[in-house]
Amino acid sequence: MVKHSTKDRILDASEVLFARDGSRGASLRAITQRAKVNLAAVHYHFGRKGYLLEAVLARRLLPLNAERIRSLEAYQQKAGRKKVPLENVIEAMVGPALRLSRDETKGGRIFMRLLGRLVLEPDARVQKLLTGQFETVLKKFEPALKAALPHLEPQDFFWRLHFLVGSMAHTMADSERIRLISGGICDPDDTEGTIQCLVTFLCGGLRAK
Amino acid sequence: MVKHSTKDRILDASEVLFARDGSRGASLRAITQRAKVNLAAVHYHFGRKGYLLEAVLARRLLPLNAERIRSLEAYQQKAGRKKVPLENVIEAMVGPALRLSRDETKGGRIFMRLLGRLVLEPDARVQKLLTGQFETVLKKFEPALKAALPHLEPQDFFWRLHFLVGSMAHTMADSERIRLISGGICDPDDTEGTIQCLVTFLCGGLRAK
DNA sequence: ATTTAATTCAAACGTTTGTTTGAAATATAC
DNA sequence: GTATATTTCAAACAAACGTTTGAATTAAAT
Repeated sequence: MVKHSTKDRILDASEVLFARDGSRGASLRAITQRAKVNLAAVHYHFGRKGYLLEAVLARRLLPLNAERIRSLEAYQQKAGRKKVPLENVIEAMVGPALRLSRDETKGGRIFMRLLGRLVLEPDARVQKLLTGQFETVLKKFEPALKAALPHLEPQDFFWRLHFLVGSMAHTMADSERIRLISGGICDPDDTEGTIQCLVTFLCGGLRAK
Repeated sequence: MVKHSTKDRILDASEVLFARDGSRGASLRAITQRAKVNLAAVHYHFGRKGYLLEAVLARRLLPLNAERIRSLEAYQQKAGRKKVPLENVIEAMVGPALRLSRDETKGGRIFMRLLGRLVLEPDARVQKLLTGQFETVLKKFEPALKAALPHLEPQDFFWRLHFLVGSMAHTMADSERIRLISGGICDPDDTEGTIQCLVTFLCGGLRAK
């Protein structure tokens, strides 16, 4: 039994309650109660509720995006002088995210639901953090993507990237609905199967003429 | 100058503020102030804050889904005995939604942002309303979709439907981000262009082998 | 014109919210 | 072991919240 620090216990509880009740709906009292921590500890360690939310985000998001870039670079090394196949670029983009979204030891489903909710929240600081992270990733992926899709005009390129993000985000954020609407045929817990299915779909859409 | 009823003014103001600040973040005081209406009018006309939210949703959602089904039926009539082309099925699905999302006289962007936020909110009554509406539409579209995609196994079929919903929802809910990440190359205000681009992408993904 | 119903209004209700405070407790350094 | 940070704690703060109330006003019906 590992003992978690006060800070970590607050982060864990916040992640769950922010995801379930929203950043406004989750009260600091509910969070500190769940974390078995004094109410004032939040302000001692994080200063404000808003800073706590940012800390919850950053804890998962920074490693995730680092992993995406690492994965792309591995594929690039493997390809050598040749260009990286589209399937690999897409896998490097959505694979790490989807694996994280199914890894319960790292927040998993819960964090992804939170992320999905925050994307549409107009909080300026959260937006800055999210788009900043996204742009970092995009900068790294854009050349490889364009190389793998040489026939696409710039306009179509960005639109399809946008659609890709939508499919990916929806799949990460809402993992149980698919079980429901498919009548149990689809299993969101089959992480690698889901990834393969998503990669196939996305490559098909990206390559459409 | 048309005079709007108190009820409509409350609905209009709620739509804007629920979308901007979330269902919890938008206060009845802010809503009634924007609607130039007394605070108690909300409870007189809608009973509770939660019922107001449902009314805001239903006002746009019911006509939207009726229009989707009408559009599909028009394509079916046009096809006669032959099966409806995939492009037409998808257009009937995403076209009306995207046109609504760009029609500012009917809430447009604002309503879609609200819808996007509510999808991940666990409020039981809202969820029931949303999934109920979605299932109504799905029931109508499923046969036509399956007919247009006869080679797809059931598992892939539902997964790709899921991806489709993600792309569509993301495109409807977040119309300005694409302008930003594309550096102004993509114009979300070009509704029909966006629809065509989305339909092409989705058909490509759905048909991928 | 009088009665009845529908609607609007200002004021107040009890809760819950994020945040602050200053003392108590604990860990760290010398 | 004493001194010095660091961390925890219970209690309180004002502000904002959804909701209720009962009287005032307006509209509809007779």
